[in-house]
Amino acid sequence: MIDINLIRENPDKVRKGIERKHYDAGLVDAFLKIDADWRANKQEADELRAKQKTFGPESRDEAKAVKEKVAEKEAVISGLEKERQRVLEQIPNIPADDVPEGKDDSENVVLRQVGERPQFDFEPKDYLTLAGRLIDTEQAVKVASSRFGYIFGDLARLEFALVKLAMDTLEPYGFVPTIPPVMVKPEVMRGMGKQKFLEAGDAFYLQDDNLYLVGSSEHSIGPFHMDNILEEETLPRRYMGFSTCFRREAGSYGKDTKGILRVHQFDKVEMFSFSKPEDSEEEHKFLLGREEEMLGKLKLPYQVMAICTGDMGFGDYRQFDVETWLPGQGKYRETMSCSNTGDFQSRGLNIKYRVKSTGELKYIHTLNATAFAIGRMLIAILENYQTKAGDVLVPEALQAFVGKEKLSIPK
RNA sequence: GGAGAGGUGGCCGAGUGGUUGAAGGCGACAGUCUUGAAAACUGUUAUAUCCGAAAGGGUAUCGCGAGUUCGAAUCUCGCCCUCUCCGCCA
Repeated sequence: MIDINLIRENPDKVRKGIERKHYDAGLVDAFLKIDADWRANKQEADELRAKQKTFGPESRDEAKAVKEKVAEKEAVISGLEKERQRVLEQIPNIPADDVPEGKDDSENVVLRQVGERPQFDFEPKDYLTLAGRLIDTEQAVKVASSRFGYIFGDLARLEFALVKLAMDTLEPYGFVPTIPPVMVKPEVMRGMGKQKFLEAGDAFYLQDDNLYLVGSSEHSIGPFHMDNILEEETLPRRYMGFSTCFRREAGSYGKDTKGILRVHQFDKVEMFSFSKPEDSEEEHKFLLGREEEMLGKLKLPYQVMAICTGDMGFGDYRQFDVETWLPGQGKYRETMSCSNTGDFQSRGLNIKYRVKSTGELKYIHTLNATAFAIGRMLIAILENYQTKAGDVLVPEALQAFVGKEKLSIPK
């Protein structure tokens, strides 16, 4: 949630910021109008209540009259608050000044390309061909529906190897491994600034229980500290969460319909940091660094993208994506994302920290980053580690965990 | 699923209609003392919001929501959650 006071004191900055993200700047004026109305009514109600409190048992009639007026005012105020909240939730976080301008993903900026693309003296195959019976989406359609898949054998093994690699890599940096809930309450999703995700119908909703399935463990790790006050000296707090993620992929009809690149259910290891505001840009680079470190360990070629204003997330202050080279497709595809949401989420969830020197309470900054979106890493490994014979080698960094140097692929 | 108990400030815990934002304790912070620390003593110590340049002042908050009352942490109703026992169960 955006800072109310920022809109009040610096509406132009907010207008400009949300316009850069291609949202309607009229939201700011709608907010200001309701807010002014709210303040006026609030003032009157407070004065009436102060008066009401001065009455004793001897002035019942007068007290009753005042009480009725207070009740009327309160009804007005509560209506305005709901309306104001509704508008506020439509306002995205404003981007950092130096985020590249752009309308959509075509205008993201390549920051760097790292790693050698594998040179094949043959036509590289796509991952589905390579995986053979290790990936089965046909039976999955019968059992579940489209956009689901079965992953078998050594690919399943590879998944757990990737989890182990992520844990071994990240724990020394202080990331606490966690397995968070995969269902969260609606107010938690809203607090996390995920209203766009909900509105788009992208979240699976369990009506009987009034719970959403998470689209990422970000959605349940972030709120772990909701309503908490953290001590400055414990920051940054870093978590690495493993969870299954659920997404409807609404609005992606016809896109990546085959295979497991875009599915309703996948597993992911996620990094999440709670940071002091003054350190969050640095922490953001640190998380990006960990993503690059892990791709480096897997010797996978990738490029780092600065996401432009039109493509970045609703709650993001700054976003990087990492795209991994997929020889079977002949292009880089997004495998990781890395966002600094500033205090946007901590306002929505009421997460603060105590400044040691002054005792002051301030909103914390939250950051999230993919460690491994496992399905997509499987794809990247299959395509990058293929041989002329149609075999797939196991990346060196995973061999100890998988227990072999080459995948067994039943034909 | 059945039965019972309970939800008060950072934590523990008192408080059944009238300056109670809330006793007491712990913790934290500051000071005295000490070479330093500990102990002891003294003091400070909720949050949000509105008005205000500030000083300061108003209002709200004792799980959430409604109600009774001039007045509610305290009474009534609904909801949520937690705990204990029994049952079922990975």
